[in-house]
Amino acid sequence: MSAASRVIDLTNIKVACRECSLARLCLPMGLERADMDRLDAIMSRPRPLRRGEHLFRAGDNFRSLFAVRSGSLKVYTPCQDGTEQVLGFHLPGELVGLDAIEHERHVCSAKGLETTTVCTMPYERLQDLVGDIPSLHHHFMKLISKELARDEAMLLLLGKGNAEERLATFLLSLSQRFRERGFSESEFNLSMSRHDIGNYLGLAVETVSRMFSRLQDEGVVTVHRKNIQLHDLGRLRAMIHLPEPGSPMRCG
Amino acid sequence: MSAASRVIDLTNIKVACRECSLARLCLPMGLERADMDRLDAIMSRPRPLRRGEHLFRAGDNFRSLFAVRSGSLKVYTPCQDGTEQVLGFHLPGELVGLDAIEHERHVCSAKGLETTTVCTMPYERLQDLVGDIPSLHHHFMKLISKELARDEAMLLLLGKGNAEERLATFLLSLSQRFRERGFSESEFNLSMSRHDIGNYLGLAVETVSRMFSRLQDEGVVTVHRKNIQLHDLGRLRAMIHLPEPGSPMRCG
DNA sequence: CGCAATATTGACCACTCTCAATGAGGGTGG
DNA sequence: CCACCCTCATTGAGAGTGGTCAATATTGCG
Repeated sequence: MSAASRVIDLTNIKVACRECSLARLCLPMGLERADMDRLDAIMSRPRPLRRGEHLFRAGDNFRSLFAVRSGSLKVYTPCQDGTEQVLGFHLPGELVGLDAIEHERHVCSAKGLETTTVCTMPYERLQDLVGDIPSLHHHFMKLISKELARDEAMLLLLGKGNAEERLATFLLSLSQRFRERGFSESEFNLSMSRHDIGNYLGLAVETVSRMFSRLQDEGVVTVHRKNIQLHDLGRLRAMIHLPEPGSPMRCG
Repeated sequence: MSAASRVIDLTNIKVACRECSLARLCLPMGLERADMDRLDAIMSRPRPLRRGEHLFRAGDNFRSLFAVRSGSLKVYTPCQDGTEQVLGFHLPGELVGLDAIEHERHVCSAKGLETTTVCTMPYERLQDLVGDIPSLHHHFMKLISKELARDEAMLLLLGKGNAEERLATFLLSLSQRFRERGFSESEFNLSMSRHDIGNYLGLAVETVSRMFSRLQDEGVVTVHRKNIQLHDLGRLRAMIHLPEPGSPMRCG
């Protein structure tokens, strides 16, 4: 009970939000503490998303940007034939919904891969705040620019990489993001299914499975269902002849 | 001679810039005429790029955004092995360089596919202007959001589409963009090589060639070197089981 | 406990890549 | 003006990566 009440205690959530999400979003970008507080003030914290629950769906009106606080999200485009294209997985501190600004309508869907909490940032109030805090404009341009660079790295991966390179890149990307968040870079649990991984990487589920098995046979990783252990980050990196995702310089 | 002098006449270029590039960028976004003029005032027009000449290279410091005025650009990531990944082709009215904002450094290169003119928009002065014209913030967020949605449509194409779907989507995208610019939607000249097309679509040059031949055999298009005639847009669209690029709604 | 969903593994096949040869333009220099 | 060269494009043949189909674990959940 005390654990449960701690989860819904607003003060704690507010602190958690600032520490976990806001700080991660804002501090590296050089936003000042006072401005962070003003940004924090316009945010709301809806109840946590359960696994499989949608944060928004393609076609929904765009009202807010979202920052993941805990858990993880899958962002995907639903296709006509009932299938979907996974566009990305979002970890705490990452911003979601930026692609909806153009048409003021979400063009993709976002659902929780596990129990997930987010901060809701009403876009209109964000706009007002930008008028008061000029640096905020550049700040958000940076955030959205980062998404753009991320997608471009993904285009490179899908355009040039084979199955092994795709999976290795995926694992290294997760590893790096977990490390940045203070978790182990060499052991973590996947919150997404093999199906989602394959979909994201443009591969069949079976190919993902086979690649996991091959990497395990080579002693580079140990895979047991969702649990992944990376034994040799160097060898994993060596498998990638493409620039690593998120690396600032991607030229040779 | 009169033709040559017309090209370098600043007044005409200014008019051309406003009409061709600025208006296309700004008017659909709801920017007011007066603000457009202020935006126009901070722009400069460097000399035209020759075919193959770079507008910027990966690693260059980021100073400005660029809007294509005439001609076309190829944006690509140089890879370690000397190859490149083409990320997109940009036609008049399209903005380039947005992915450089995050690191204040260009992460990809842009070169002219033909003689190409651009508007240069110094980012710092743009920042200042955003302080004066609040609506400009939303305006640029929209533009960059559009790029994001474009890249996501491309991820879908590369993740799910076969060679035929990729080429058909590419042709329809060009067709639509030419139509929007007042040119024929059913006949146009490609400014990029087969090699660039294949690279962009994640296909070998030979596959692109074979697909062109197949589409021609089926009577859907006529291809003669750079010249493309689309005889049956409907049939071309029917080849795509994926959402069309740029379509506002991409869910089924 | 049993059903359903997820994951793994194998066999086969198709799409696309690679390699190779030929053909078509476009530019340069004689 | 033509011959030559070089790049680009097309076409064919063979090979390989990854997709599809199918069967069999394994796990999670009601």
